[in-house]
Amino acid sequence: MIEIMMVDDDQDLRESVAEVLSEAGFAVTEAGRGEEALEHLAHKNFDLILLDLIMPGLSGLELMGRIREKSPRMPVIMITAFASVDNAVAAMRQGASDYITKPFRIDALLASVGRVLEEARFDSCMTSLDLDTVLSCLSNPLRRQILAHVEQEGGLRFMDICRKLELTDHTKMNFHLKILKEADFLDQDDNKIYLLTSLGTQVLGCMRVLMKKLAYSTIS
Amino acid sequence: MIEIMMVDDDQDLRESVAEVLSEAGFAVTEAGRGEEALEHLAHKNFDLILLDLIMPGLSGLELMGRIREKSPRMPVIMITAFASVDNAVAAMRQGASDYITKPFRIDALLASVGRVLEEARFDSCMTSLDLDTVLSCLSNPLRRQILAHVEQEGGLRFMDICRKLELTDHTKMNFHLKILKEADFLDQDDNKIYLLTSLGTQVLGCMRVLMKKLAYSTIS
DNA sequence: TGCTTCTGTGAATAAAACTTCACAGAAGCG
DNA sequence: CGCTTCTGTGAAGTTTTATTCACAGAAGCA
Repeated sequence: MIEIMMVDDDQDLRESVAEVLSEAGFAVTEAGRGEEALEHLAHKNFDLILLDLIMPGLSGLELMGRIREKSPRMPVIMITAFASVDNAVAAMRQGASDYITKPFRIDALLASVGRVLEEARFDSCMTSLDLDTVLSCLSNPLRRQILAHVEQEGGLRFMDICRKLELTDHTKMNFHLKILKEADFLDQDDNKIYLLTSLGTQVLGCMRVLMKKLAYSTIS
Repeated sequence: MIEIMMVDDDQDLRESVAEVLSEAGFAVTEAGRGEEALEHLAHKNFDLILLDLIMPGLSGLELMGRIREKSPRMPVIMITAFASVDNAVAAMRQGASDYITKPFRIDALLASVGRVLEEARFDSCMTSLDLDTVLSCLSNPLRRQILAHVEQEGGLRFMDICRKLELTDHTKMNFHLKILKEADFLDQDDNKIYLLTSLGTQVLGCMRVLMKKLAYSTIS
């Protein structure tokens, strides 16, 4: 069950959003104040936090700072009645995953929640995924480039990949392609075109998230 | 000399900004269209790009996408006449470093440029943020265990770690500790106790997310 | 058909990562 | 002090990973 916390001082809004999210299959915890939110955070693990920017007591931005201390990578969607560009930029700079202005359509909120959770998500069919294989496979920059190019082009033939990476020695390429195939990141279709497997796609997604998190960690 | 590219279809604005930046000691390259900007990018390395959001031909967002393909970490400041929250959020989600609305005060622009460059400088001096190092460091299960134990105990001495991992050969441990130290995941305090650095903590956090999702997927 | 490019394999070699060994100063303790 | 444990270094050796080389069938094309 995915755990979401909704922090807003407006009780009506809070409850109606909580209801919609519950209907959508999420477990929702409500908080009317920043201090209350921190309290919840200490006792429970959340997958996503919805945060009102302007609240009495701790403001949304301040609260986000506190959340970042404890959970630097917690996905946060910022919500506000005042659609200020400065606020939006400040929130995003602090690492908010998205920014929504009131009044908002409930489907827009759900879309945002879905997208953010998707970004934060590391796959659901990773049963074959053993950490050693994945990490050692990804630890080679050439292989990462191969994956990136194949993803970007949606599918490439052997020689296309060689040329893209400006690799004259095709056997070297073959060596790495073999590893990627054995790790089940890549596969070939009937026309011998190399395609990402679903695992490959998901792992690439993870990588992107990792890079983003790492980049974020330097700023904070 | 710091290289900045200014991309804007408004020639007057472009030139006046270029002049100000030149006076401030930057080397400025101008581009009136997205295609031209890509051309410049192919032949020169920039430290920062100023990008008009709305231009004929390639839009600022599209152009940023193209820039990201080639230079995923390139700092980009987005500039626009239309102060829309949606645009701002979209730009920041795509990884813009800052977002400025026209008309802007020139000192505000300079402030933004200075701040973004500062962030980028900090970023590039964190060598261990390099994905190669991080991933190859993590690809060794023993090193992951070391990190996990140090985090769990909040700090351990050399022999503590050896015993925890039931490693009789201490030089082997030393080898891996050295790598972790060089990658800036671990450090030693005055009492020679090994502690996680902030980077180490962050990276472990990422790992935990990965493991959690793994466990999640096996259950469901 | 003959020629070229594409795709691939397996063995040999080089390079990197890892482990083990030999040794040594520092710290603690009787 | 003498003895032991802790912490560490550097070099030698082993294993794993990566690259290069030699060769070959399949596909495309003049």
